[in-house]
Amino acid sequence: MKNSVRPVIPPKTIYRMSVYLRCLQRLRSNGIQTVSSEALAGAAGVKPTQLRKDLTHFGQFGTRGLGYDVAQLSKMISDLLGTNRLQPVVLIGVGHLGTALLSYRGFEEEGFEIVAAFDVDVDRHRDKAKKTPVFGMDRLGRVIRESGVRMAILTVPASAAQEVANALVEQGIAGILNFSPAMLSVPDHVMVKNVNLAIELENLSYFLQQ
Amino acid sequence: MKNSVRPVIPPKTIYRMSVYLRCLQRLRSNGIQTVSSEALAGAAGVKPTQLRKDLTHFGQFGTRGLGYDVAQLSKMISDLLGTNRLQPVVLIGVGHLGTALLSYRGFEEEGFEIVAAFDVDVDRHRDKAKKTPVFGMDRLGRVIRESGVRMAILTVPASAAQEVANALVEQGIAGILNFSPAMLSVPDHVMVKNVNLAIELENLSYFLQQ
DNA sequence: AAATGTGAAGTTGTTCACAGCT
DNA sequence: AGCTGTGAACAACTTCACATTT
Repeated sequence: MKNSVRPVIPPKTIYRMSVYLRCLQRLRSNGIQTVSSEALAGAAGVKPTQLRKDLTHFGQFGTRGLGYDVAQLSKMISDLLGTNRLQPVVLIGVGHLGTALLSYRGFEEEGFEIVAAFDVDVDRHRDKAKKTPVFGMDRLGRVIRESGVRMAILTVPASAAQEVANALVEQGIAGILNFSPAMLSVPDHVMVKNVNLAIELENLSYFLQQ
Repeated sequence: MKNSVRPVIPPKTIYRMSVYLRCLQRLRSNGIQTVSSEALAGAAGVKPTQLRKDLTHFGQFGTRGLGYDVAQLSKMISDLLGTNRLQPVVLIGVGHLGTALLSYRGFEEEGFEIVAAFDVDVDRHRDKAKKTPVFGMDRLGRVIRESGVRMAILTVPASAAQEVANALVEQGIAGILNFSPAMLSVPDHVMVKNVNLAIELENLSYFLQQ
């Protein structure tokens, strides 16, 4: 017997909700108030029925004969994704990629704030006067606990990735955005998203070969 | 009537082939010569049957009762993905992220070489003596044609993304790794892979909420 | 005995077709 | 008339179960 759970949403639907949100934000900044599933789906690169099906997982938001209210739908999605409030994140590994992500404006615009960075070498890449503090790995646990951070961006070399992941999990991190080429093994309650740039290029490469 | 085509391989299979290849490379550098589907699948984070099914798309490579030859399987996959030869790539947009990717060692290790970078401002971020030349956008067509590049990494702001994509397509680029938050519209024969860091974080954020 | 290769079954995700509002 | 919401059909992908090979 199942007890009442909030219905399980397909991960792909969640991904597309983020895409829809960006399209809606652009529509809104262009002063558009109402949008049809056809127009919004077009902007997001999906079929209209897919968009409507995705939305039904969360309720009914449209007006038949008219379409969707841009502002209302934006609000629904950002509530859903938790983007309405600023979310703290930590970053581990202040190498090339880590440094780039620290200077990347995109995160803040989308509701994420990198509150602290960590590296084995505290003085690494500190050339520019950056506001994000860089700590040694020994302070990891303390900072995470005190700031209540739940997500980490992992930009350490593959050789260090699993070890750092273990430390993160131990300190209560529940989500890891993993840029290292290593496959992490973590407990079930921890979620890992892998972003592997070399694999993405390899994939492109395959499909171009034909 | 269909004329004989090479069988269409599921995109997800191709993605996993890249993952398998990395696992095999690690096994090989550890001196391991033979691996079972169970062990390799474990390292790649998939089920053994999935691995075996993936491989059957390309042929039979294992020995029953024994497993797979690590070197042979590595070779098969890198031939397949086109990673056996060095692939030239161009990068457009030498901002924070673009600069980071230019300094990122990972690509070369995986068989990709960024042969040239482009930006509206040629002198941007040229502080360190980097070997990759940075050109103005006016040289885009010429460099692409002369170097025979087929893939581009796009790290320009969203506002410029579509315009640059159009130029790339016009110059014969067939694959784009798009880091900008913009959804690109391109002809059917051009393949776009989106890597949107904010969306990945948003996704994590949703699944942590429960 | 051990492990692969694969048809069949199962599961998940997408699209269709149309009923139902406004 | 126009456009959403949704059950049903369809397609894609994953897992199972087991025959097959070394």
